[in-house]
Amino acid sequence: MPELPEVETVRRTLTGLIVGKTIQSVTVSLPRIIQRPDDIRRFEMELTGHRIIEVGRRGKFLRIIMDGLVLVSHLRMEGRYGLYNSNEPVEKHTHVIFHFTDGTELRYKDVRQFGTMHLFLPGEEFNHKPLVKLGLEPLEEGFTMEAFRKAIAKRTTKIKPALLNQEYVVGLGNIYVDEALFRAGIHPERPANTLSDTELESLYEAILATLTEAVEAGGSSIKSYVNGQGEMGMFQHSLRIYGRQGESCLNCGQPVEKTVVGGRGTHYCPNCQPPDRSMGLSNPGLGGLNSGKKPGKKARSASIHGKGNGVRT
DNA sequence: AGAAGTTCTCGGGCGC
DNA sequence: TGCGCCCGAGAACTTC
Repeated sequence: MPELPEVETVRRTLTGLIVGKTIQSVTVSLPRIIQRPDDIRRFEMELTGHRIIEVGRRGKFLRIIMDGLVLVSHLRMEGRYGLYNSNEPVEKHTHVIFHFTDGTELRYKDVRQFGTMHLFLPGEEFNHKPLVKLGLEPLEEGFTMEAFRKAIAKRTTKIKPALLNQEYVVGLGNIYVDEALFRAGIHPERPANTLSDTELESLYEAILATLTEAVEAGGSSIKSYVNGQGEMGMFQHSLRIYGRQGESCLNCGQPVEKTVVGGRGTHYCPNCQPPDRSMGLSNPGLGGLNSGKKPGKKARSASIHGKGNGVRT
């Protein structure tokens, strides 16, 4: 279900709902969710008595920070958290319940049962799976054009799977990759190492803009996603390419296509995102689509001129 | 029927 | 040759 903007929205909501509460007990009804420790009983007992200090995020992972423990939680496709009173009926697909001392409880629901939870001592989580190999955090200081280029530019894989790979840049999933590639005017099947400097720069800006706008809108509610208070995100109304197959491209009017790239449903405009670069250069470009929102925070590196226009082929 | 917003694991291919 | 890296395919599960 969630990509960075949705997880960030859940993080913010959860912060207001559970920080300060103390866990009285924990009930796990689907053991496979708990990846660490191995023993479910131990998981339940370890958490007992701990107080929630803060809710953090690393990529698409939530970090529920307690006094002396950190719970790393991934929602995968359909995981959801919600705060309830203990007397409310437990809904179907509820797999983990954190009972608090004040009579409320945090419930984790997950229809497809893909979600995971790992328990660590504070700080320890960054040195182990699943966080240890994660790449650049796109809305933080370290995400510079140069760092992005280093992570992506040499890959021989197609650009879409490269962007989905959380070891390079975290937080992008199927929706926002399609959106960013559309904004940058880049075909999803272009080998990453064939992108020009100009294209890498457009892509960098597009990622930043897309994620920033989506976080401000509270994420996208495509199917079942709601934040921890049952509220829907709003960014689905701002999607420019995802889910628009058959409709006209907002930039050129040609029909939007849908194919499969790297095993994922992929939306793109064949005209605005041509499969080879020589065509792309003759295209007016999507500059207009790129603007319109406040740029991120840190200074974007240089600008888009000179080089990069040098065509070869 | 086939796909759905994710990630992990495995095996093949390539280069040193 | 052997090892390591990189990449692509398939699997995990339920619902519509």
